[in-house]
Amino acid sequence: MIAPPLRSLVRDAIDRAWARAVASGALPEPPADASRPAVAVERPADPSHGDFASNLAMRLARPYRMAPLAIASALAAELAREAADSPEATPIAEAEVAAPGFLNLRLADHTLEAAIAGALAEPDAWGQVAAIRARSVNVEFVSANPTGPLHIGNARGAFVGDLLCRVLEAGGQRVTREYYFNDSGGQIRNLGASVAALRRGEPVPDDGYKGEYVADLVGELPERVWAEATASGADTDGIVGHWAAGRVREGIERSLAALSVRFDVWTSEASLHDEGWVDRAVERLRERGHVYEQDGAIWFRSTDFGDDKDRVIIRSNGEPTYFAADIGYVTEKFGRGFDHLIYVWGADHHGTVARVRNAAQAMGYDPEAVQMLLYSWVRFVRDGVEVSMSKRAGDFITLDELLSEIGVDSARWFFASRSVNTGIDFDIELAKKQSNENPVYYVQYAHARIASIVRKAAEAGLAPASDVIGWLADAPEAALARAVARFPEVIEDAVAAEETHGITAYAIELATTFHGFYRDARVVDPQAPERSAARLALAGATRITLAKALGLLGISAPESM
RNA sequence: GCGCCCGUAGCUCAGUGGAUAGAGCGUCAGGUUGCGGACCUGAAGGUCGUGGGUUCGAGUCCCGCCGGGCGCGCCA
Repeated sequence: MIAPPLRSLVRDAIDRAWARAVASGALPEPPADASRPAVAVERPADPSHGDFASNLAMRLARPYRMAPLAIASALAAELAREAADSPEATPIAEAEVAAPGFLNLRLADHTLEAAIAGALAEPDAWGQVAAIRARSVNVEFVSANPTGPLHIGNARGAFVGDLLCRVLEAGGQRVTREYYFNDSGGQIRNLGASVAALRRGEPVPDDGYKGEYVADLVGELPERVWAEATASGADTDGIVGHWAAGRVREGIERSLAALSVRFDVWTSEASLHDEGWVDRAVERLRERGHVYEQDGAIWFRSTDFGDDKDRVIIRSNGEPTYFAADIGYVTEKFGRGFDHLIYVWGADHHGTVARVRNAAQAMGYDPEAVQMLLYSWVRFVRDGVEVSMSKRAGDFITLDELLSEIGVDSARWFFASRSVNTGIDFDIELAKKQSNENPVYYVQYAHARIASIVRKAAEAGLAPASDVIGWLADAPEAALARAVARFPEVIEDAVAAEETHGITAYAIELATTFHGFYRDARVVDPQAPERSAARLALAGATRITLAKALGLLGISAPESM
């Protein structure tokens, strides 16, 4: 069973108080129209203001034409009455009014006790939130073409996409993780030409691929493939390139697996053409009157949808553009039954966002069902100088190399703790150096420390209690219980915003609170077995919560470190 | 030129229109004859790029300006 976040319980309590205040005549009938404000509660920055605060009275001042403090007083009186008459029925113990009209609320101990007991009784359900959108989503990310191994320029897309999928799943959505690649065409032929040249003992062509991995491919090139490629009349570059692309793709898959990033579906651009998706999409646009011919090319009249110019979909030489494949892919994805498509793109692709959504709309799909998540670009610098990440020039740092230096958990945390639309300067040397100082270790340390305490307790014959009822009177316990009980709200916010940095910030806060608790409250104490049992229970709930937070980010929660 | 994103502590970054703007790292000063010192306590450090506007209230919303990034192909 999913326990609702405390925030929701508090909101409901205020709603009840409001309704009773109206019924008793203390407050007027609320406005029925849009000027009726929704009850909003927040966690105040200053703990002395209580566990929750609401600005409802200030929002009601204008429609009620009353002083905010008077409204707040009426609401507080009803909240206090409920707390006095039926304390078990309300999450709130105290309600205070503060200028200029805040309603400051303090949670009852039984509310916190119930939350802790819930986490301990059903760890799997702890932190789960009600599905906000029960839809089927396709998330396409990374999608680097198989012309070379993934490099650190692909890292952000991989982690951002993976984290997005995890957050969507936490929100109850069905997610398909998709990788789109092009293993035909000029780039692949070029890769093949580079491999073939080295195989013959010739230098790589000027416009070929120069990375070390090309030489590795030559070493792995089977004689059978080479013989086939060099047979008379054979398309040498194409055949070698096709083999090389497959080989590179296997490597990409391994690299991603090392990042704990998995994909459900790999779709090749060629298959979209071969299976007729592109042709059908163009036809669909034509039927709807959004296509015309000019200068021998076929154009999509995107200006009808607000674009500043129309776009070519079939070139005058008969070849479809990349955009044509995009359009075909949209129909192919929707054809598989998805309710929603998300593209995870680098911000440098923002110019194509409107184009693809316009095409979707032109084909009769809801453009709102086509969403692009743009992440800001990462500038790679070394000694303060920007370095280019060029596969063709062979000047890049592979993802595998980066990971061997800084570790998956550290890298995941790095990207999870930053908003997608802030640009990042990534100094490789600095990243290595700072890896040891990554806050992820601070959080993991708290988890390992609790695991150690539990082991120690077991040696002393102490077991955790199943709840902490009656033990939250003291400050260390109360502070830790409050921090743990907030967890479902953090997940709810992360799901709503489709962001993860709230989770990392919370994890640090919870770890900090635990370390303070550890300092002030001795957990393993055979002289006080009942108190030890309660503190072990609280520590256990903390451990579950830390593991859940880390797990949602794909980060390990070690028992020792 | 047009469009999108960004500008918050020395650095890297948080901050659903709310109260005295926060965290990590770094710097400085302290702390353990007890369960993990990868820990804890404290200090210094901010005209939230800038000028207007909206609001009871603006780091947050709107407009201008300054600075930075990116995009504006019958490339992919």
